[in-house]
Amino acid sequence: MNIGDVADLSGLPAKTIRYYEDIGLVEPLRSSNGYRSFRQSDVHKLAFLGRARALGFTIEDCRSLLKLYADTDRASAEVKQIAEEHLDRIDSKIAELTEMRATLSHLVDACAGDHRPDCPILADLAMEHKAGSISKASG
Amino acid sequence: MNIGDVADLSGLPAKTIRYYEDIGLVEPLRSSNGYRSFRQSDVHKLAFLGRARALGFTIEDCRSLLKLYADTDRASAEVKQIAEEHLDRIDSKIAELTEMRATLSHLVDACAGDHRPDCPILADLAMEHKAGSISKASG
DNA sequence: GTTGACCTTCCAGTAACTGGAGGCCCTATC
DNA sequence: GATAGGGCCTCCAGTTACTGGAAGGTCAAC
Repeated sequence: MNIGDVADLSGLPAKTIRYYEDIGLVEPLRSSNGYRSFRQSDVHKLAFLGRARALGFTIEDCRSLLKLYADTDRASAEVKQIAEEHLDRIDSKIAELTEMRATLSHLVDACAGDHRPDCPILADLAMEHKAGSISKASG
Repeated sequence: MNIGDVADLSGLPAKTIRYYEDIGLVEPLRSSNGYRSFRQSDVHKLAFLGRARALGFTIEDCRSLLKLYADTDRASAEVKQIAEEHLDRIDSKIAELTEMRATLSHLVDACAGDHRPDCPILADLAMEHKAGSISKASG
């Protein structure tokens, strides 16, 4: 199977598949013409990678997960640990974004958004922030 | 004022401040010894940048915001637009992460996390995903 | 034999820094 | 005057996970 077919099957761009080979996540064979030749197992691996990446696992996580997947003697605890750490990272990120969102949406609500120059958003960014941040936004 | 003092005042690492100069966000003067010499206005700008970055604005957003901040003839609508677009990006990101979180937490809950090899997490990553994804996770 | 699609490699760029090497400047102390 | 220590300088490379593009080989069809 050539890279184009695998790209179609796995949903990953050919570029990405080549990149995954570069960093050692897959090792397709080579045809006599130099083209990569993917086996079913390669396609399977790539689909696995695509799903793991879609869940936000890092490439290094993926590498570990693939290793565990290949190891039928693995302990599920190892897999679970990776997933839980990732879950924690996601939670932190969500918390961070949610805070940003709250502040920002206050500011946006407070801004008239008209032709006049007065702008609570800029005012907030410019101010010294001695005490509580958005102060008068009553929302 | 030397870069170290400004770093302390603004909370930004000296490296970051140099970087911001590189990309033209601030233009400190230079002392005769070659050291950067920051004015109050530079410090103010850097603090502004620090807060904008903390709200997740991109560097290019920051550049635009600084420009608007400096322009007393600005329309607040321009500022608001930047903020709203950013808010949308944040919302998309939160939605994406929340979805990941949901799937992942189902999988984590379904995984025994013991010495045995059976693992719903790996099973899910490996499977063909013909229909609905997590299927039997009753949570 | 020539299109045109597909494949190859290699290089550069993305976002926003961060780390480190190699080296100058300044102050204090002996 | 020499030295130790910090702080400052520039420049280069690395981070994450790709993505775009150039230059060129391969293959099937017409």
